[in-house]
Formats: sequence, C-alpha cells, structure tokens
Amino acid sequence: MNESDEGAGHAARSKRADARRNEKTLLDAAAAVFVTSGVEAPVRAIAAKAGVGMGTIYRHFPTRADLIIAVYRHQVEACAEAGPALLATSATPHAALGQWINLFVDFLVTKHGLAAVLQSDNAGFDTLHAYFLDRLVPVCTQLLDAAAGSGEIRSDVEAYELMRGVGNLCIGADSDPRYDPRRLVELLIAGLRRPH
Amino acid sequence: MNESDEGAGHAARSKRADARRNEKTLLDAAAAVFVTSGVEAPVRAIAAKAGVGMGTIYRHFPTRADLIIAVYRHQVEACAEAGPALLATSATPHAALGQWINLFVDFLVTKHGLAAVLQSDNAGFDTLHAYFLDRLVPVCTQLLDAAAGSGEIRSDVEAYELMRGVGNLCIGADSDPRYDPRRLVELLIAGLRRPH
DNA sequence: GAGCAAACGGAACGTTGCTCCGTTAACGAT
DNA sequence: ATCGTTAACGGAGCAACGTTCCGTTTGCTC
Repeated sequence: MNESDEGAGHAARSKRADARRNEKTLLDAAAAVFVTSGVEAPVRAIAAKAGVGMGTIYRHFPTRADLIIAVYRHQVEACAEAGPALLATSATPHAALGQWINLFVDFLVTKHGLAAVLQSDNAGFDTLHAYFLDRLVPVCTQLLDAAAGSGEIRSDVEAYELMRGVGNLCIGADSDPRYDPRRLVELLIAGLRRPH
Repeated sequence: MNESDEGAGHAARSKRADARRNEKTLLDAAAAVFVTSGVEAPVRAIAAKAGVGMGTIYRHFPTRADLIIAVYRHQVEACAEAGPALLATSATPHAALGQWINLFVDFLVTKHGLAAVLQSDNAGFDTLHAYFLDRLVPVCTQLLDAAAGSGEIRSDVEAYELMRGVGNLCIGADSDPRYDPRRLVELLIAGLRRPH
C-alpha cells in the first residue's frame, strides 16, 4: 500500500477535494441505503441518495464488495479486536468464544442481507468473503485453540467452518420473526463441547 | 389427487394433449437445467432447453417456486415419508432424528442453490418455503417429540427453527470444497443433546 | 371440415449491473 | 488572476433477466 499516502508519507499529492468529499458522501449514503434496503440495494439508489452519478460510485468502489467493506470496516475491526480482549477478561476460553461469537452474530443480524451476501458464490463478492475471512478467522482460531487447549471443547473443528456455519445461521434472520439465529448458534456452540 | 378436477361439476375436461406433453417436457428440461445451472437458472434457458416459448413456462408454472416444487416434489415426499419409517426401525429416537436430518441434508446439498432459495425472503418464493414447511416440519416435530420424550434431547427446540437452521447450514455447500455442512449439522444435533 | 377456446410463442417493457466517453472543474503554474 | 492540464464527474447506453401481453396456432368437439 504505497500509492496513496494515508498519514505516513506526508507531502504526497492527495486526491482532489471533490473526490475526497464524494467518497465520504458515498459512504454515508450507502450506509443509509443499506439500512433501509439491504446491502444489495440497486447502485442507482445509492448514487441518487448521494446525489452523484453512477460513474462516481464505480470509480471509488469498483465492486459492491469494496463498498460494503468500506462501510463496515470499522465494525469488523472492532469485532476482530474484541477477540483477544475477551480472552483476557473472561472466566474461561469457552466463555470468551461464546461472547465473541455473539458479537459477530449481533453484527451480522443487524446488517440487512449481509450474511446472505457473505456466502454468495457470486464472483463479485469474493473480496468481501476474503476480507471477513482474513480478519476474523485468525481471531476465531485463537479463541478456538485456547478453548481446545483447556479441554473444554473438541479440537477437530476449524475456525473457518465454524465461522461459515455461524454466518450461514444468520441468513434471513430479519424478515422472519419466528427465526432466531442466536438460539441456533448457541446450540452449535454447545455442540462443540467435549462429550463427557 | 391426479389432476385438478373442478370438484362438484361433472368430470372436468382433461387438458389438451399438447399442454400435458409440454408440462412433462418442461419438468424434464427444468430438472436438467437445475442440475447444471442451479435452481435460479434464467427462465429463458429452461424454455430453450424445453424448446418452448416463455409464455408456456409461465402458464404452467406461474412462479419459479411452482416449478421447483414440481421438479422436487417426489423427493420431498420421500423424505417426509422416511421420517416415521426411521422412527420405527431405529434404535433410539435420537438416532432416527439424526438419520432423517442426514437425508434432508443430502437432498439439499445435491440441489444447486436450493438451500439458498429456500430461505430467500423474496416474495416469489414463499410458496416454496410454505411447501417445504408444511411437508417436513410435522415430520421433524414427530421425531423431535419422540427424542424429547425419551429424555435424550432438550425439549425447548422447535422443529421449525431446527429445520431452518439445518437448511441455512446447507447454503453454499457446493462451490466451496472447504465447507462441509454435514459436520456442522452434526454439531448442531449434538448440541441438542440434553446436558446431564 | 368448421368453429372455438385452449395453448402457444416471442416481442416488448421495466429493472438492474456495468462500461464508456464527452463534459466539467480543481489545482498547480504562471 | 488566468490558463492549461487532467482528475473526476455524470449519465447515456448496452446486456441480461423477469414478467406480461397479445396475435397466432392448434387440438378438440360437433
């Protein structure tokens, strides 16, 4: 990451003022539209909300995945950073794991359609997929290893499949009041516990 | 339950020969296209495969859900009927439940994209949703009740949420060799076991 | 065979994702 | 302050798809 200075290199020419302004405007507009219409809202709707042309969206965020990542980056980072913190402050590693998974679930279920798009095999979304995996799987691995090391859970479950499973369970949580993913995730985590 | 007769009146005139022929042709074509391109394949592709116009598809199957139901009805019925049979022949109700869930998972993962569409909140798919629920939830309830009655599992889990959870876990199973829904479903079922 | 309703086919329309290019205006140089 | 460069903009245009609509064909009955 050297092409555009973000803080470190000082005097390098920054982007034009209107470009920087539009990027912020777009992020705000996208966040708002995502809340009301979900993360698969039409590009035109986001452009209209921001008061810019569609070319501007695609210039700043070439794929929808880039836009989604930009909108939720802060929250994903926060979730990732909460992992080690929980491990340090919780009574047992298994408790930390449970709480961390809850954070993740809370994040997903409050983002209309994000869970669904997260597992989409659509090629346009693989950078989104990759971002979530890169950022969260290591954290989950750490928690899982700690819990396995303390003998609380079986050790034959990988972080990747657990995360995918949890993500999948969160799909469609909105739009169906009869379905509460939290209960099922809880069941899944309970199933992790070592028999005996 | 053969074809739809108008009930009260005298024997309803059966459909025209070409209509009946086209319906069969369409079912075969749809089944073939579903295998290669998934259940969300373009309508035009199915029409082309069948050698008919698009109007013919929509006349026979007004929504995509109707077509999907028609294609998979036999297998869904077989799965539903396997429930009581398993309960009768298995060692324990919990074993029967596990085997039945396995049947369901096998069915779902072999149908490209069916699991994804099953939970879609898209209004066009709610009859599909309803069909699966009407047909399978009672069976699952029976198995669940039996296992709960024998004290093997906790009794605070409803068939509906379990089925939705299992269905969700099956989403995206194809197109990702690293993800094996069977393992996670197994974990979920394990989590059902009563803590003792 | 004639008449008619059922069934057909595909053109046409609306919605979306994405690209492409003529136009605008920001910014450093003068 | 003005000027020229070019980054950045906007939206028309195209392709793919779902869905409808209606003129045409065809099976069935008499």
